[in-house]
Amino acid sequence: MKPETEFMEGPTQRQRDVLDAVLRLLVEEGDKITMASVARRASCSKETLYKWFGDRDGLLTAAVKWQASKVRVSPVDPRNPDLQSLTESLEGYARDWLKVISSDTSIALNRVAIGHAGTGKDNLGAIVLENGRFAMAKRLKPVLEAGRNAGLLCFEDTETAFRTFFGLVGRDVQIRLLLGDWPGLTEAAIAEDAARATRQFLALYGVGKSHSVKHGRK
Amino acid sequence: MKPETEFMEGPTQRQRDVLDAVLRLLVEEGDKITMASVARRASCSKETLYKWFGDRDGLLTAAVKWQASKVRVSPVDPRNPDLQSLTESLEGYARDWLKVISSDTSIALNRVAIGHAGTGKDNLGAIVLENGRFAMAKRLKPVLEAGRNAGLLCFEDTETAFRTFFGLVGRDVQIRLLLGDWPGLTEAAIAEDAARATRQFLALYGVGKSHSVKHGRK
DNA sequence: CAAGAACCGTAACGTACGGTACGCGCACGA
DNA sequence: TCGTGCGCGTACCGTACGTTACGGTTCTTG
Repeated sequence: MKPETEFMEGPTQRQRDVLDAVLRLLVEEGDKITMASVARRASCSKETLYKWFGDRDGLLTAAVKWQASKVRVSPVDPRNPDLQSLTESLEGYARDWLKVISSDTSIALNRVAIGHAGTGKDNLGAIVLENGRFAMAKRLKPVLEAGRNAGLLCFEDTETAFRTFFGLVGRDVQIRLLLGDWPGLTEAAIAEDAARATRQFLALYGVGKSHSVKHGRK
Repeated sequence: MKPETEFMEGPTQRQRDVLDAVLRLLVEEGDKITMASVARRASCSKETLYKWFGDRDGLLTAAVKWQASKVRVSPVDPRNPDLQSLTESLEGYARDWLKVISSDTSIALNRVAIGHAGTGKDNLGAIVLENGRFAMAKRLKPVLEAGRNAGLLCFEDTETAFRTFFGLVGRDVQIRLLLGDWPGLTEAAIAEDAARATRQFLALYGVGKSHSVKHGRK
């Protein structure tokens, strides 16, 4: 079930190559990839796969973690932002997020994680969530709170504010992509969506000159 | 691949019972349900399953369509709403939607549809999308436009306005549920979320007394 | 009631795939 | 130079499951 050493220092170069092959196959064939197809594509033997990753689930888990470790982005945290830099930060995060969720790899990974979420056999769903939605929250919350400290934003609960931003950015995009629909997210469309979401978020939570919108609980 | 008659008048009572059994099994076991387990649960023979539904995919497709046909809801369309009734309509739709996407059946169905979306073998994804996200749009758009005609809302593109509402209502709920997370949607939480989403939507698109927020394109 | 269809339960078949075993080549250290 | 070990390729095994076939039972219809 488990390899002797759960490579505590990260996978070796060769292992990383194998995991990249898994990711590519996942994009092409989805969850119906077979151990044999992985071995063929990665030019390694099945025995090696089992020695390194334990079993099929271990291989999938390792691939998901490997992908997660690749997408770490720069955690910029503007200390004392003005409205301009806050807006740019939010737009940047929104663009990054839309780019991620519309990428082939993310779609494929989310699909297999969702497929496995029903079985309870592994925790792929938790891993994807941790490195997707929750990682984004961790990155963004300091920005939101900095904006509040600077008197630019007004909210009580950071989590609620973040989730609102998340909804304004993502809308129906992710579910449509996962279900095979194609919302057509070009670079330009992403930029426009990010700008719109940021504008709407600031309209709701911004302490602007012309308006202040209530949004406390009932 | 296809049964002789694609039951043009809808499934018979017995067939509906079988499909209900499929739905129940889908909730319990996800996509790993077997033809044998369905036959056992539904007390029918495998031969009958193949005669009625062609093959495994046909059975799954029929089950998804059957579920879709069950959730048709009342298409209320307030003709000349005031702010009060518009708010209530929006909140009602939001509550319905949250209730649907957090139901066991919806989660299970979305999971199998997403799992199949990678393969291109069938169009489960399209069916789910058509009866989920797109059906909601079709129901809600007349309400939004009635609100605009009554001078309560202001937007250019109905689709864009709808997607904003969709995002404000759903936020991260659906993806978290699909990935096995449990946001804890009680009846009360749903009501509160629906109210908050409606409030935020009206803040963005409402022609209220105290403010008018710009949201046109750049 | 008789004849035939529909359907149930189960056995059987073929295949795909996860997992294992083994032989060979190649690199590296003594 | 000779082990020694890692990893590639491949053959093999067991099982699960989709699909088909068949005998027996119940339901419909004339």
